[in-house]
Amino acid sequence: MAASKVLNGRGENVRVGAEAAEAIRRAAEELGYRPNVIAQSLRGMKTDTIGVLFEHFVAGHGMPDYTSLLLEGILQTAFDRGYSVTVCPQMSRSEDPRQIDNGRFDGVVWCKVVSDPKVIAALSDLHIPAVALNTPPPHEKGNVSYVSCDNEGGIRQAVEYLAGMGHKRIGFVYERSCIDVLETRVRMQGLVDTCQDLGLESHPSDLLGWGDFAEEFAEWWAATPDITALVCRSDRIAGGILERAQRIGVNVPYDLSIVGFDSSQYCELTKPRLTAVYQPVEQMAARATQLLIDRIQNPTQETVSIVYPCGLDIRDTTAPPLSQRRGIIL
Amino acid sequence: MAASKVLNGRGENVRVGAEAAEAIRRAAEELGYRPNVIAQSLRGMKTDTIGVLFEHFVAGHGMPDYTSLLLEGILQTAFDRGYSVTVCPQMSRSEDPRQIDNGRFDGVVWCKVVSDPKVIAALSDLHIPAVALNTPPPHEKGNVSYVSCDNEGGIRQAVEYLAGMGHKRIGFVYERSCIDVLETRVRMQGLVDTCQDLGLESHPSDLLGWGDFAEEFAEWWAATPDITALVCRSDRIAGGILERAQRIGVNVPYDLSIVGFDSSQYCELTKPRLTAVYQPVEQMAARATQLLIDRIQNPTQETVSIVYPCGLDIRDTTAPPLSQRRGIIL
DNA sequence: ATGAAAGCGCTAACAT
DNA sequence: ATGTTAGCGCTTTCAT
Repeated sequence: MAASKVLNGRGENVRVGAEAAEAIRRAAEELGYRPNVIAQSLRGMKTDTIGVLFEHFVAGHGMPDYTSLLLEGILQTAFDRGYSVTVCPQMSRSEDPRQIDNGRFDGVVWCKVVSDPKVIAALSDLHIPAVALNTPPPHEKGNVSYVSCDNEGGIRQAVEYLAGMGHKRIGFVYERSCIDVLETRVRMQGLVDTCQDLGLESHPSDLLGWGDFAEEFAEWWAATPDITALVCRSDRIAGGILERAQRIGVNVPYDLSIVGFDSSQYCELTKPRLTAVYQPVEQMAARATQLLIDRIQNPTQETVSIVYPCGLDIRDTTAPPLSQRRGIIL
Repeated sequence: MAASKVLNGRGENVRVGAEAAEAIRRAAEELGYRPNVIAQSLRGMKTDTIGVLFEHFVAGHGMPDYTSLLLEGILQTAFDRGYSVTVCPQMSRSEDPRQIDNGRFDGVVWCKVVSDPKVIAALSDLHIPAVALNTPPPHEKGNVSYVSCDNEGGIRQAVEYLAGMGHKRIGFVYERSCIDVLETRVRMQGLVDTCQDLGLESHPSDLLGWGDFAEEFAEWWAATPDITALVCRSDRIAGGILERAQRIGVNVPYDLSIVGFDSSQYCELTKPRLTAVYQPVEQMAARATQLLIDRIQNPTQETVSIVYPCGLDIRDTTAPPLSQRRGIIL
């Protein structure tokens, strides 16, 4: 009716007289009328809301900077285009697409997809557009767009840089809780492959899945004299290890080189500043959201896979293995 | 109908035969049926979703740790109780309650409310339960619950501590963009009041609203020889000032003491570690969310105001004003 | 145990 | 320029 036109601007060919319009407005004001978007959504078959699914979102105490940038990229882009963003509770038990794909979202950004086949299946069973963020694209991509960074290339740069400085054996550290995240696996494999290509020693035991890495680091350090550099799955791990290393008297970078991943602002705060593989997190998140909304608004659009190149931000936690402490001299 | 019962568990006195149920399930599977929560919401007059409104959410580049903790507290609690969380685009232009109070949320957490009377009015005009988080409670509280920390007491502790060490004149630094946030004003006033109570000099020009504080700090430092300590509105500002101070050769804490606010993990990362007023951000956020959901589920419940006490986490950026550089000796 | 009806609040389309 | 109708997908209530 006319009210819809006056109050919500709907109705193409509805004309309303000036005094009628005014009456409507006054009545609405008096009654404390609020348009109901739920009804609008039901009617219009769209919600102008996108869902964000996050594996391990609530894992740490105080989200790492990485998550902040990710969210910021998503929120900024979504808001600019008039979409709200809902962060979902269906974290790990999200195997059931019904929990997500139930009409409340026009599309979904799925972050850090785990390698559980159920989850992968759920992802491609979705009836709404979806984009997987920070998830390496699979071979058959189905109805989903992928935005990720060149994890393997990033790790390769780090390893080559370390190897070039004389490191002979390099470890990889990840949060034990993230072992199922595809990204983790790809980075880990990247390290193994690069070591192999460069002719460096590499043992399965050099892939370190730590729960409380501060705790486990000390033990590991005492037990493993020949690893002189650690590449970490995130800046936060790297920072945690750095702190603990210093506390037990390890001289970073000379006793041990440390490389983070993401190269967030966090890396500038530590002393010494953290060398890290860089990925344009916020930009990637923004692009993913763009792609999603584009496809929401034009469903015929094809899905795509975008891989952003990584860089290596060399700061102060990497150096040739100079220390004699571990019996290695450049 | 029977389908509703079988698939969504609704319908109190609906009985369905076993073979019929099975047939329904099979059909649903084949058709790729998904229940539509929007329709459920419309019907049930609830959405199981709470909105989070954030002034200045997307302000910085990489949200401060404070925001992370806040979100984590909200998300965790909401998820535990079966609610989704939507972060809203209506940041600053949120004066219009229609934008929020339009049926899509069962309740709202409104963070860091600004002192604009329009916003305050919008807040209390809401037709749904709301809780203001990190917002000092007003005298007449209307239909809104308030959860905040004892900003004034926190600042008081910091100032008393500094004064006790011999500081005679203490500045307060805040982000210029946050001048309208009530919290900012209360903290600022707390500093002024405490200085007065202690008989310390205090000028309006000691309240420093900086845009690019790294930039403005250097200028200020050169021009203002008699301030020996800065209390900051956030850890991030404090960290920014610390970094810049060190870069231009200021010896923290001896030339200048710095106190942050929040005492997030960030404070442990800087060198030297930041002294800061502590507030239990995550706990406060969780409690706010609790209160909100309680009131959603039982609307007769009264609104309350909860004020958490602050602490002072003394770390390494505060000391007596020892430096002779500024002509002050303890 | 199953079927039918009504309505949550809204809006596109057609009728006046 | 204004009224009417129908239906988005669901669930509560009442009738079979």
